[in-house]
Amino acid sequence: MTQGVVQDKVSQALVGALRSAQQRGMLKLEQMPTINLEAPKRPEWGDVSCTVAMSLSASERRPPFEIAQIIVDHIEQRDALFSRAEIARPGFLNLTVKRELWMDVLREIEAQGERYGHSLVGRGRRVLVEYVSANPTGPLHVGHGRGAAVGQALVRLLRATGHDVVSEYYINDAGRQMKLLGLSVLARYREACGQPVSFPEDGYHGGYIRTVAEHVKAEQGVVLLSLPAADAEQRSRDFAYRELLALIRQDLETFGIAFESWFSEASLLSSGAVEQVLSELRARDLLFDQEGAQWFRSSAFGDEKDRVVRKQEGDYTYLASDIAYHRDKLRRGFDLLVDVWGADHHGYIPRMQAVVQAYGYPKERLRVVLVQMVNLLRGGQKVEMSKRSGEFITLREVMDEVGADAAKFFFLMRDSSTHLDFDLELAKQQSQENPVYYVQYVHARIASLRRVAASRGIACPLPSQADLNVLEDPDELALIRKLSAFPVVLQASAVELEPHRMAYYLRELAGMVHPFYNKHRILPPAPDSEAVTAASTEQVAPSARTAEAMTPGLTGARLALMWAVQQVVRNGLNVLGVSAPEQM
RNA sequence: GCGCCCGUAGCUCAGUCGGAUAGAGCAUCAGCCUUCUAAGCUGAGGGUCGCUGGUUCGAUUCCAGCCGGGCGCACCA
Repeated sequence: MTQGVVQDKVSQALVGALRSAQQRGMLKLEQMPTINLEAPKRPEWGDVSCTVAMSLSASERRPPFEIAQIIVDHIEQRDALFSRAEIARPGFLNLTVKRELWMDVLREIEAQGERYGHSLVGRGRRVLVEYVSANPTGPLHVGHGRGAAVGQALVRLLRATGHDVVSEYYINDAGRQMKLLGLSVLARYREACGQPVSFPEDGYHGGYIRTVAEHVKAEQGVVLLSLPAADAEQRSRDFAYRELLALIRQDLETFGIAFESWFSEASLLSSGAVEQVLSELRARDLLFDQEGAQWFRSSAFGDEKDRVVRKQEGDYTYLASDIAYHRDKLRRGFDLLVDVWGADHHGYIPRMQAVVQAYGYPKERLRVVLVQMVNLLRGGQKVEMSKRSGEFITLREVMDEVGADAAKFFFLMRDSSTHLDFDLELAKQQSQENPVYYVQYVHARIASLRRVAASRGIACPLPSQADLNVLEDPDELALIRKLSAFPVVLQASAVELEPHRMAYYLRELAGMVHPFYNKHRILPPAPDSEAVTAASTEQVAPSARTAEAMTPGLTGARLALMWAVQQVVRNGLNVLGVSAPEQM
């Protein structure tokens, strides 16, 4: 695990200091503490601070301030690493790392390139991320879109941290919902053929059902009218299933998402996997009969009550196939199963964890990421949606209106477990208020900078080719420190399964870059604008950045810095599945 | 009734091994376009971190109880 090139050095130095203090009998250190470094909020607290002295206070039975003093006194080569090492009130270790050392961050970014921020913490760990998994009974709506964005980001985050990841879509192509789909389409089909029909109760009312029915009619004519009801229903269902699943795939493709694996629920029933799993459970007394139904003894694993897996009428419940599905996933040898679910399914978690435990795995083997509802707004006004009447906003509509990038970024901006207000007007606005553009624009702006430089014949050195020692401004160092935090953010984002952390980081970074750009020059003033400035009256107050003397060396170093910024923004957006445009 | 999630600035939200004077965006107000993209920037105001106790050097963070909001509690998925 790396906390960044500079932070790692600081960590090592502190561990070294602790060890040497221990050897000289200054500290007992029954357990070597983990060195936790943080970026202090105030500049006078240095670059990096550490609270280890305070956490040792209890076990050492000494005031934290003394411990901090001992640590500082035992840092080897203190002057080579730090320009300042101070102790603050309770026992904070406030360290200021030598400026030259921070430049290693830029060289590290160059050396790692697209892999900067990536790590190997997940090495050897196989993870299955199952997400979207919407019923193939209609087009994807916004809520699915959020789940899709979250799932994809998780897949990318986990890969970036060295996990071996498979993405999978579980197709609920069995059961009652599919039956209703067939009945709904058949009803619309009969309608289209001029037959008066009563629409099935709980059927799907969306307009797309009519479209599917039209397609059935166009392809098969009126033959369904003369088929036995069960056959007509079967044909309608199969047709609708294929068409709607294809539609879902298309929507996902447009959204920039492709699954490696599509897993069919029906296949679990037809292969006998469901029956087999249930008999396995019965053999272990985890399945019992009661009131004519079959029950899974989930209460044995912490669920609040037992659950029906086979109804009185003989049909399997959704849980039955879900047991078989998760059994299958576990059997495929994954070290971790990540399920992305709508938050309204949260009551289902203990049940699935019971399944995992029933098969002898710790319940942590399954981690469920809940995705809360999306509130669509348009200019602050709520867009009403009602799934019952079929009047919901589709992912397709949102993508058409604001684009896939903006939609994804908005979906990922907040903790997925909280309600999200998604303002369509804001998302398509090309202005600073729109966080997507604000972040993407950093990337585009730096690209633009380099285009201008090229057109003027100014070289754009990489960090290793530039003399970075001229980067002395506090704003430059602040940017570099922010870049140095990227690996930690990426890792935390992945480990906690919380992509919104990365989105926040990128917005913060953008919030430093744009002001920097405005305050400081990077390229020298263009020859013609210089002439104009010289010709204009001298009473124009020079702004901070025109006052800065631009030398070729400084331009080169700042271009190298911007190159690194751009790389980090690109890596961050990439992990969220959002594009990094060269031009906007 | 039981369970899960949430309650932080006017609004939307960060803050996850407990740390220093609690942050960001938007909105509001006051400014900035002869400039490398104003698709941008500068500054200001704004808070009893739902309430009450507990744990300790220290609590927005952990624990208990209460108040308020959401969701779940199917032989639906």
